[in-house]
Amino acid sequence: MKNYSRQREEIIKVVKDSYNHPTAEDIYMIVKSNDPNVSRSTVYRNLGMLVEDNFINKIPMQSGGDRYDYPREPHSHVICTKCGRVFDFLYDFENNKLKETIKKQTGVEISDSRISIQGICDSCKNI
Amino acid sequence: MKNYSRQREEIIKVVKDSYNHPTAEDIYMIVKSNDPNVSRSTVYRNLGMLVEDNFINKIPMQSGGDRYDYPREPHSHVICTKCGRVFDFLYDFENNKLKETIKKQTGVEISDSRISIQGICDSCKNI
DNA sequence: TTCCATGCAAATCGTTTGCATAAAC
DNA sequence: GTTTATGCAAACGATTTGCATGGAA
Repeated sequence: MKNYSRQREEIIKVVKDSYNHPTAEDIYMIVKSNDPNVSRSTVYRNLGMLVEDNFINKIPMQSGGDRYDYPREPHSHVICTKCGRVFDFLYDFENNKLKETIKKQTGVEISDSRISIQGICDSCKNI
Repeated sequence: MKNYSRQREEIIKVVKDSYNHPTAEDIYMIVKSNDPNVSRSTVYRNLGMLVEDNFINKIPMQSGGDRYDYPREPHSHVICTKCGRVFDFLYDFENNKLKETIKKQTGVEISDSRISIQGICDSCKNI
């Protein structure tokens, strides 16, 4: 992220103001609404940079586009496997113990403990 | 999964005999090696059915093709975000407490507690 | 002989890339 | 004036789909 750009500024603002884990397409549409010439690639490119620099988080999805999240207080995500909705939740995963266990068993170092869990949400269950 | 087919039989066998979380493409190549006429769609279609019926597990990946896993003893996965390798590990997530917490906070019911964690593996760290 | 599964090719979806132009520094 | 970012369109990888054909019950 070397040079400033109006587009990047706007993309950051949109992610910051979103509380519903928008997709790249969602973000593109919002940015486009007050800057009609913006291109999808610019949005993708900037989201990529911002994730790379840990400025925002990417929530990889098993279906549909990946979601983006502005890091407020640390939290984990549950994803409904039926409708794809993403929910935030708070839970103490005893990170040290978990970290240690994983490191010992696999050699993998989990830096930020990005944990995603899958289940069925309430509205999907009641259909 | 209504009618038997030679291809499905073979696909199941390949997944059962794989201990390295193969992709659909991997499975396709192996099946193809002793049944050259098999088609990719048949592999995808059958893997889909088998996952749907909880006969095998799908590990959704953030990049590269999704992986498949024959359910032996229950375990969780860590995925290296650099090389994409998938590692198995065992950890007691105190499922009841975790389940309850998630249910209370989000309304999501986690049936099988599919948990995936991301980190950096040993060989990627040492590069 | 009806239904289901297959093989093929084309279509789809989310994302990335090459390239010429425009903006930042 | 030299980078770096943009916009466009085309390419991409993984997966899905439509459709005619072949195999299972």
